Amino acid sequence: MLTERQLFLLQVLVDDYIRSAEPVGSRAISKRDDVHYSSATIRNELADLEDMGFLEKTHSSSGRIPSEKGYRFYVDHLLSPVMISAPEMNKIKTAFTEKYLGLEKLIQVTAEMLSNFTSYTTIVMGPELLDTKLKHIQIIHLNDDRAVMIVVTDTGHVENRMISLPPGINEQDIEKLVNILNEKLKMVPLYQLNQKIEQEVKNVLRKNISSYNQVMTILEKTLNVDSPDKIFYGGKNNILSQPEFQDIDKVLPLLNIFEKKEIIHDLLRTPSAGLHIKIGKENDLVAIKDCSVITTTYSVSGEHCGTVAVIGPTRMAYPRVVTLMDIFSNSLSAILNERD
Amino acid sequence: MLTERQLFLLQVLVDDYIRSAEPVGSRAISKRDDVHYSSATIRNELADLEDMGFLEKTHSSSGRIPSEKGYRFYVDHLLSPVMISAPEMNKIKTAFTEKYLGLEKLIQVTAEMLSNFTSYTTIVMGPELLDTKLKHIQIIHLNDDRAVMIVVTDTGHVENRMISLPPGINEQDIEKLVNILNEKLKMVPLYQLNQKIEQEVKNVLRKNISSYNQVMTILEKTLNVDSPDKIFYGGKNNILSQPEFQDIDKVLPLLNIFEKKEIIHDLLRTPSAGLHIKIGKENDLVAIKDCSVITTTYSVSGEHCGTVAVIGPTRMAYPRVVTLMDIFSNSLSAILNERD
DNA sequence: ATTAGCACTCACTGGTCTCGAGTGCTAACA
DNA sequence: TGTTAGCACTCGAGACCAGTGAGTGCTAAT
Repeated sequence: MLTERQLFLLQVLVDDYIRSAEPVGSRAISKRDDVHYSSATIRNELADLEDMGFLEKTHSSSGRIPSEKGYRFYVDHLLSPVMISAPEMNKIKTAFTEKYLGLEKLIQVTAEMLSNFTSYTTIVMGPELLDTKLKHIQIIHLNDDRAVMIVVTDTGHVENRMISLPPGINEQDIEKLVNILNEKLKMVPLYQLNQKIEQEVKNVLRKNISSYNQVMTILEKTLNVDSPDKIFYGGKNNILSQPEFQDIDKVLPLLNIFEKKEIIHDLLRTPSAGLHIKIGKENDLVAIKDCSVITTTYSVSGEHCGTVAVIGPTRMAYPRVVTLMDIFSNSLSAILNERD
Repeated sequence: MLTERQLFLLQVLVDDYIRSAEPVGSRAISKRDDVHYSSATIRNELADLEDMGFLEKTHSSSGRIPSEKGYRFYVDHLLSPVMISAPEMNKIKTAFTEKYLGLEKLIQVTAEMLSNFTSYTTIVMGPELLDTKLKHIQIIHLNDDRAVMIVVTDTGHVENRMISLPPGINEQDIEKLVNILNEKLKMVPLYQLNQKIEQEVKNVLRKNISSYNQVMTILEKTLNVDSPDKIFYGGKNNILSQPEFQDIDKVLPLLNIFEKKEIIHDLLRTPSAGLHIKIGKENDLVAIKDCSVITTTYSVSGEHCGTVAVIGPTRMAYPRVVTLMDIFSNSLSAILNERD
């Protein structure tokens, strides 16, 4: 459908625009060393590409910029791999040899590095907890009516929640409760917790514990692992240095959704594992209609998945970002899977 | 030194400027119902106030705005208390009756509410951990060489850290270790931990534990509670709606320091308990030379202190913010102290 | 099929003008 | 002596206008 030359020119133009953020004119293209057509020829081709919807003009006599359709075509068909320089590669490797960072610290560092390397904003969503297994439960008394409940998973994730104890609860009951819970629930995947409690724990508790009703209330409240995944940001403000975000009104909606975990959570929900690119209005959110979001997944213990995302202007350095994200998500998966 | 009338006009002018963010002219003041002087008279007075350094002009024929010295004088001598409307007051009260939120959640909610009420940005620094006491230590095995160490304080704060176990470490040794630690360190204030380990724990461990050296290394690494206090933000982007921050170049340095915990930590360090106001360049940071920072402290269990801060433009609604901060910090202290 | 040439478009820049809000100063006034 | 009316002056903001230059589309020549 597109001629070789059109493909070539489209790629050249997008590359140039990504680099310069300025509309690209026919003459600028014709002056490149690797281009041997006159500006007039290129003008004709660009006009055709515009007719087909791949390019746009900002005003009637301006150079061209890629349309969303143009970007789409570019990432689908023209994405050429890019070299990551040796020193950069080394930096990444050494960072990922720090094997004994905590899970969260590791993710945080990943987010920050990726952001530095791309100069866009990165968001990393912690691994879905649902599939992880319960390792240990503990209740620690603070005073008469307050305690803290701690849940540890097999991936080393620690959740804690404050609970209030029913007045006059039996001290031993708590101890019993903890023992029973640990016995019955050890290595149960978190998403099965409620079910398991219903099936196996309830009866045992009823038999053994005097303040049964109160205890159940606590349990249901606390073990209800609806905890939205933790979200880690890298270079939240990097994106503000991009020329398309010099206007505060463009920026505010963007920064505001960064603060809303649920929205981010939805935004990064990917249909499947692997790399996904959403360009401009392909994202449902108006706030990011001028942004592209690239997501990819990583795995822990071969299963539970988390998401790495980079968000930048639609004029994003797709080749470099895609390459980097591959490297980062693989490195992250690698180091996390080593652990088991 | 200043006449009654000058005091009055200064107050009126600052109030007006705080409200409108526009330079205030003599005529605008003279038209107010509570002012009975002609614009000419007021011009003379304003000229005098400018000579004394309390006011400034943006250009030779503009109205006046307060100088930093003017704001300083205003907050020191002219701050009149302000009414918080009944419905607002109710909102605050009901929010602070949620007694059984976790410590962190409670602080987070406080930060967000205060930010909503002021429409500036709030930062709340968690209570200093130093003075809190250790309640419980636990080490939970994840697999051969990894474990997670959990430390719970008497305030219900939970810290956890991933640790790597020396290969082939004795399982029983760990159990012994935990027991010894809990026995010896229970209710020891965190800041004394290292000292206490040195004095009392080391010897016991040496006697009882075979892989003494490795264990000590872990301990020193893990219990080194240098953990900078957690920082909670409310309405990070609220400040961007202020007219003085329409320029992205003004905003970026500000947003960037928000991401640097150490800097924020330094910024909020207050010389003493109670309320402090730092105006513009009184803050050492250039990034916030056009901002004012109001800090106040709250207490947990009557002792360990945390900090509440509001950061906004120098043209801040000081009376309202000060009043609100009093209410919030008191409410926070109240609910936290109830707990013991 | 390609390209040179040319007329045309449009954003951007810098200069000039006007308008209006505000000041400082002087002189008149209570 | 403190207050006020009046007036000339200043300056920023906005409107208007031409000139410039980068870019286009189209046509005719190669």
